[in-house]
Amino acid sequence: MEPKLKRRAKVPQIIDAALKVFGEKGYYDATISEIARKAKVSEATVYEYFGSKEGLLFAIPEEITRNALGLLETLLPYVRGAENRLRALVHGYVSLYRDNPRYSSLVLLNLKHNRNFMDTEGYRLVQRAARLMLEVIREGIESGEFRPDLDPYLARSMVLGTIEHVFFRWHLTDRREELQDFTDSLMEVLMRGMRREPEPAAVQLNIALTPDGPRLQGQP
Amino acid sequence: MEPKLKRRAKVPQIIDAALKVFGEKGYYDATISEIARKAKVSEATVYEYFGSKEGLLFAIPEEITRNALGLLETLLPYVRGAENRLRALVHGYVSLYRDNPRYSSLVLLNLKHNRNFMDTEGYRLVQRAARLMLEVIREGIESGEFRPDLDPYLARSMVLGTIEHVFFRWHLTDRREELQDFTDSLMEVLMRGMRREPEPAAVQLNIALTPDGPRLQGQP
Amino acid sequence: MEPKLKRRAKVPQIIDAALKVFGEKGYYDATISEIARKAKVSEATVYEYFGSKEGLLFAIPEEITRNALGLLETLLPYVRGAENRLRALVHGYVSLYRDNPRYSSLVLLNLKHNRNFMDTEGYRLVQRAARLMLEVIREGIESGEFRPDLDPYLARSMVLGTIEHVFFRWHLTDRREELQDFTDSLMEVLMRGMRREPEPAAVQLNIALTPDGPRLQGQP
Amino acid sequence: MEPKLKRRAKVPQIIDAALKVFGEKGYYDATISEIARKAKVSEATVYEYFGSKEGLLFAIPEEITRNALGLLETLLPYVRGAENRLRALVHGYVSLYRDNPRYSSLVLLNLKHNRNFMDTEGYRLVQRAARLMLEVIREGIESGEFRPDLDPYLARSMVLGTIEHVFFRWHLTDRREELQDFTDSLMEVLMRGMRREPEPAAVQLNIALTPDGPRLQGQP
DNA sequence: TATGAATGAGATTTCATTCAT
DNA sequence: GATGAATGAAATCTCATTCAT
Repeated sequence: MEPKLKRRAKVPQIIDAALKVFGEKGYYDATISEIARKAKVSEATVYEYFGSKEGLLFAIPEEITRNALGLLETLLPYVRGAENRLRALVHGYVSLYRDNPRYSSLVLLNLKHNRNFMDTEGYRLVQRAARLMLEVIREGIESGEFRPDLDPYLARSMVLGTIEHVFFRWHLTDRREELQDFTDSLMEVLMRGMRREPEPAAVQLNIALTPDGPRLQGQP
Repeated sequence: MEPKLKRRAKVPQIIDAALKVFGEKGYYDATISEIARKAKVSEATVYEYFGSKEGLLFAIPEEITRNALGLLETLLPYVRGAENRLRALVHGYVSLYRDNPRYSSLVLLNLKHNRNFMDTEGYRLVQRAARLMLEVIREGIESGEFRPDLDPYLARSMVLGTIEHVFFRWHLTDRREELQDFTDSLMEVLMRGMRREPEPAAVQLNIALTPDGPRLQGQP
Repeated sequence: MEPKLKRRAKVPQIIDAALKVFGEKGYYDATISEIARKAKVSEATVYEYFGSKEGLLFAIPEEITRNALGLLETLLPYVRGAENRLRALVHGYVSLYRDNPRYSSLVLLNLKHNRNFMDTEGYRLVQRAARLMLEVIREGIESGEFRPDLDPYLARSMVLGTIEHVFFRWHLTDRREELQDFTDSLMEVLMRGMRREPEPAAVQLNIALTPDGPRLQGQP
Repeated sequence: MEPKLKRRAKVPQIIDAALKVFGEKGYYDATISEIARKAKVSEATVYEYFGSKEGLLFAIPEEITRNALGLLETLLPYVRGAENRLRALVHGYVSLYRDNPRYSSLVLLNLKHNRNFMDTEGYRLVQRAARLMLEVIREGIESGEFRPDLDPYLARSMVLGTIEHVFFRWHLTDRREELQDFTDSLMEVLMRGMRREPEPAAVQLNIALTPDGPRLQGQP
């Protein structure tokens, strides 16, 4: 039984308990005491590993975000076209938030608003994901897929804001209903709004006069 | 000096101080003591008027939201067309949030996430505004202005989520830059996404064969 | 019942309790809880007045030292001669320490060694008293009362060191015996050591034999 | 590598680290954890050897005092005269404290005031040294070298108090200046104060007028 | 012998809140 | 109506200390 293994063994327990308690009570009303009890360790052990209550809070998003980001960055190079890349990102967020409801609840209800979170490794990962999306949007504009006058920051805010708003409502209503994947509906509206419009549908007429009368072929 | 007048004079003082302190420190790190000091009243007076710290927090949005909502409900009947009505709503939110930065900061960073806020008169007003938007969207769908397969909840989340996301970033970055009115840019993308597409541009050809040869008239 | 009076009323209670508890257990093993219990106030009240445990500790010497110093500075101008002035100072220390045993115990066992005490108003008063003694010694050297090669710092260390050592032993042995005023014994040894020696008492005899008989004139 | 040797190797390491950390932070603010880190052993090892934090503190003076005392007791029989013997003791203290500044700092700032120290082997050694000095003073009184009305306890307090006061100041000011050996200056003042005065140089004149003229006999 | 890991046991400190005046 | 004064009730955090390996 290697000590390093034993050590690592308690971390997930604690993180898990913290996720539950922070999620239920909110960061401020949660107590280390309850988290420790739920994790079946002593309070001192929590401090041994995480240093402080805030340290524990901030430790949570790190791994999850790192994994999700890794997945995205592995996947994205294989996706062609700004629209498809954006869809992949949206899908990534949506499935991450839906498959880890406790985590998304924590992020949306407790973490985002903590100013100290901004000095955190976890926050840097979150930022990297957001920047990834910004770049995809910019690529789309440059490549001509997206409208040239699109404000990329606003576009990103539309994507992220919508996702967060939907999940926020889901959590506020205690997730009574199954949340269906709204990636497609969202992308549908978004892309109609962002896509460069095709050239005004030039109609080409080929008319050949024959003895039988005119023959028309129209192609929109 | 009539007592009623004196009383009335302290409430805005306290609310104002609370807005500042809650905004700077966040709800939990703010103290009644500091608010009272800033409002130049005793702590006990704060309790006299607002009953509790949370009561003070919840008292803040009530008046502001009530006023804003009143304005919208007065204005809206005079606006025709779902798109215009939606634009009016968006503009209402954006200007409310922009002209009252401390208030929007409080709402986005402290109030939204407080579960007890949901049992509040202020929250009911907020909800009413949100429902107003939902109805406008539904009207648009019914009237054929908006796409029939549009999910009105998703659409509303797009509108509100975007607005909140933009303001949230603005506050997080300490509002270093002037925030410009993004109502139009947002509406532009949104409406392209939501508007019912015109009938496939049927091309009608009137062809009259004359001795001189065919004469074509195309009308899109 | 003026509030200011009520307020002041608790301070001596707390100081008194602190003096007892700090004296019995030492600063570190004393607890605010016990002090509060003994003073019949809540722990929070202690913090209301003194801000912190250390603040409470440091508040104690201030008044006592201030009073003692005031007395000395009032008295000293009326005492002539470096030796008498020094004796007055020694007596001042000895009687202060003997008449306030709890205070001297606190100073010698807990306060002196606290490095933070050096940033304190109380410490500055203590310093002022020590500087007073240094000046008296210097005056004595300059006036020729004390030996010219006396190191004033060493002399002061002898005075203060002796006083502190005697009281320290007294406190360590739980003050089993009445401590008698050792001012005179100490001054006796000190002054013999510090006083300028009189000129070697040369006796000069002038004897003139006259018809009337011898006439003696002795000049020391 | 014999275990006994290894063991012996760790004890000085730990003592050394303890001396540093206790000296810098004071006993209470020092932590076993830091000492162990500095000594490059585990905390548990410290407990293996010293049993408790206090045990570690008390272990420090033992060896040093034992050595110093041994030296004094070897040397003293060869020194003649109370004054010289006292001087030897003073010099012993001064050089011990000056050559082991960390040790003297620990003794003066942390050890002396610890009531439990009095139940310690180390304290007994310290006491023995103090008693040695008392005896030398008594011898001096009995032999007529010192004044017969000298209070030997007070005299010892003067010696020890002065030494401690000088070193205390030296440590409080962070030993900014080299401390010079003040043994001689101290002994000078002390001995003048303590030495028995020679018989009052009474000058007795017997003058007999004779026919031959006056006859003078002076006896000092 | 040596230690990594875990914790028991409190102490300080902070505030929201109350109440007599 | 207004407040100065007092406090109840916790919560975070820290270490000395233990023990299985």
